[in-house]
Amino acid sequence: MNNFIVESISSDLHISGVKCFNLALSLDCGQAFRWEEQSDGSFSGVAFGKHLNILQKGELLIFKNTSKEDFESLWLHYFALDTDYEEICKRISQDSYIAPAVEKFYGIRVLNQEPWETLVSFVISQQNNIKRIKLIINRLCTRYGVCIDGENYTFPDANTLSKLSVSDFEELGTGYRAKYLDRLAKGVASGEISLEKIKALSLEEARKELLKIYGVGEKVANCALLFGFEFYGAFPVDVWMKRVMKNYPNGLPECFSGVEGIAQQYLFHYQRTDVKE
DNA sequence: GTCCAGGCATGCA
DNA sequence: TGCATGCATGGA
Repeated sequence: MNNFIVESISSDLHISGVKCFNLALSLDCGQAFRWEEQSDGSFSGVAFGKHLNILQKGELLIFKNTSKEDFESLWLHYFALDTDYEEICKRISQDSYIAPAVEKFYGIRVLNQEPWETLVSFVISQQNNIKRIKLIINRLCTRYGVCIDGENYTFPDANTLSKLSVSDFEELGTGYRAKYLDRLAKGVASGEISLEKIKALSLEEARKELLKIYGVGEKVANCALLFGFEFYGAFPVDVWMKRVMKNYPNGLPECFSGVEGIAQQYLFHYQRTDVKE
């Protein structure tokens, strides 16, 4: 289970005894696009309008300049430290194809990101590569987010983006997705699309609602559901996962039930890094 | 130069 | 309902 210890040391927060957690893999496996590795091996990013620097040393996590309150109300859940990943990994590893993927990339966690940021990010992600997705999102935040501390920017909210034009989005390099982003921002800002309501629905109902959004298809909907709406049963299939699916001609194994999306993250990374054999 | 990337909307059968 | 096609951009 999660028997970690939380200690304040000067202005930092040290979390020790963290099992089944790999920070670098979790932040760099194509689910989040705003974390950058620093020269000391730590990662810096922004979520919930706050800048965070975090460093992992084995089973120790160091949250720089972080209060216990912020850890408990924000980061604990964001990094899924309230979920028993040891148990999940053990369970899905009953499947012989995923077992080496889980072993090789042990500690990848599905983050609990914010719905709006996740939905926008994955609309941008379509027919795009991870490096360029990060570049575009970085431009979006620098240009339209709020500067927190002189160098870090928040992810711009729907209200702010609803005031832009299609060509403003095009200038960010979003290409043909600009019109999708324009309509999405206006829809959420006007209340026509309610992400809170969608989050409260069942997986199937939530997916149905997301699919109504212009520019959101099966793949983007599933990514948003998994990474931003906490539906761990959502199972995104992209070009990489299509290759993986050849190994499951009869559908997904029973041991993935309820955490198909978490299993997917291991399979996706395994396939993408191409380290088999 | 060509191919590809965490796809989707559209038109047509 | 299912399939072919066009679509922006930049790195390999």
